[in-house]
Amino acid sequence: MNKKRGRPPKYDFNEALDNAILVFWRKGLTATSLDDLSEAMNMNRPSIYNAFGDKEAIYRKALAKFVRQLGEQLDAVLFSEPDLNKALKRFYQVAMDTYFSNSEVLGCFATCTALVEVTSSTEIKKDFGLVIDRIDSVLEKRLLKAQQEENWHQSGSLKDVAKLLNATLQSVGIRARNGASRESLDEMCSTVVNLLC
Amino acid sequence: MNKKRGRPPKYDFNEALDNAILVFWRKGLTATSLDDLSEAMNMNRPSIYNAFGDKEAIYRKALAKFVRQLGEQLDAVLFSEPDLNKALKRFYQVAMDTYFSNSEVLGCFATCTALVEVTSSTEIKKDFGLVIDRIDSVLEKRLLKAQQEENWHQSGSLKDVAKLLNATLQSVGIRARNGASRESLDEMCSTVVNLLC
DNA sequence: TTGATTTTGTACTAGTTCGAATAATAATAT
DNA sequence: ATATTATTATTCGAACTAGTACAAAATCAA
Repeated sequence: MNKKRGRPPKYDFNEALDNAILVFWRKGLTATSLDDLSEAMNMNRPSIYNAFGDKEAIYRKALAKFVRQLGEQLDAVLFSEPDLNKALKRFYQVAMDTYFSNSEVLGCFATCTALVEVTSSTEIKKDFGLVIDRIDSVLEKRLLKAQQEENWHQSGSLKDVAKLLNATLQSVGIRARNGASRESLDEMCSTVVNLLC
Repeated sequence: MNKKRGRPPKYDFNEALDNAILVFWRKGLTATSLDDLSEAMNMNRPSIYNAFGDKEAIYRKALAKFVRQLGEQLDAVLFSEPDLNKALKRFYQVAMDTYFSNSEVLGCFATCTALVEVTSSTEIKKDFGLVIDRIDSVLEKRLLKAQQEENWHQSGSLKDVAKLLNATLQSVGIRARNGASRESLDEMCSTVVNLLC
């Protein structure tokens, strides 16, 4: 089954999902209506329902794609630069490129929109928990690498230093959405990184 | 005018507002219906509307009260302890007392529910901006005091170190809502504080 | 008591919500 | 050419939404 049969779809699945991301990113899950999505995705409601499921399912797919895309970039940039200080600074730059990418600055999609839903949906809670863990652990890995290769060492546990770096990332995502200038966030990130290495 | 005239209200204004806080804290602004509020506040819709205004007005009053209450506690604890390290650790403890205070752990009311609304309401955006600034500046003040009185000094600018401490606070509020244990957050805060002083 | 004042509850509106059922359309497989 | 199948658009509906209008009820002041 699932061979190329029947009427081919007018819409492009990935493009529609990208458009859904934009809407959810701005308004969040609850405030986004199916009509909003229908318009943005260039699909009518039944088609959306058929292809993606209900509103929460669309949101979760959108969140997953956002996280995967940004996550891959963050992973890559962390390990492409041998110097820890530089790698971390570029890490934040890559994140901010995304946070500031829209005409209206929207900050971090995950932190800014998933958090409020976490008490109502255990699925979204799990999703968001995985996001946190993913960033924590890749940062910890990078710190471990630095400790082994570069004689860098730190008093606190690597896990907690990683959490501190993640906290900074979260805060950048928050402050960006609330109107902080990119320069002020650049400076904040630099200070944190220089403080640690 | 406004003398004691007419039928006295059945409800208590402050008590009703406290109950509104609880509802908004859990569900956020958009997902909370007036019926939810009506039930929680023990007022019927017309009375709510009369006493508080529309839904956003209720939310903003709730947020303001939450921020005022927690803010006063945070200010106090920061300056009641002469040792910076201890003061900061108590600072986070006070915040976590609030974040973990409900039977269902809800994290930070402001960060977890206001952020998503910021793109739709300039008023809430301003409100939330003031929250960030308030914490930034009280922390900066405390650091300045430490620098003057305790020979504590730091490489980065005080403003940015304060932002780092605020980022940690935000992250605690986020992680708490998402199910992190209090012990793990205790440890994270301790590491950050010990790293800085 | 009388009148003023405020809250309360019922009922209503006008709009929106999500989801589903139905039917029409179009492309492919045989 | 015909049957099959997937996608499309139309339409519906039951439930919910925020907000308001109005009259009854309750209390105070004079």
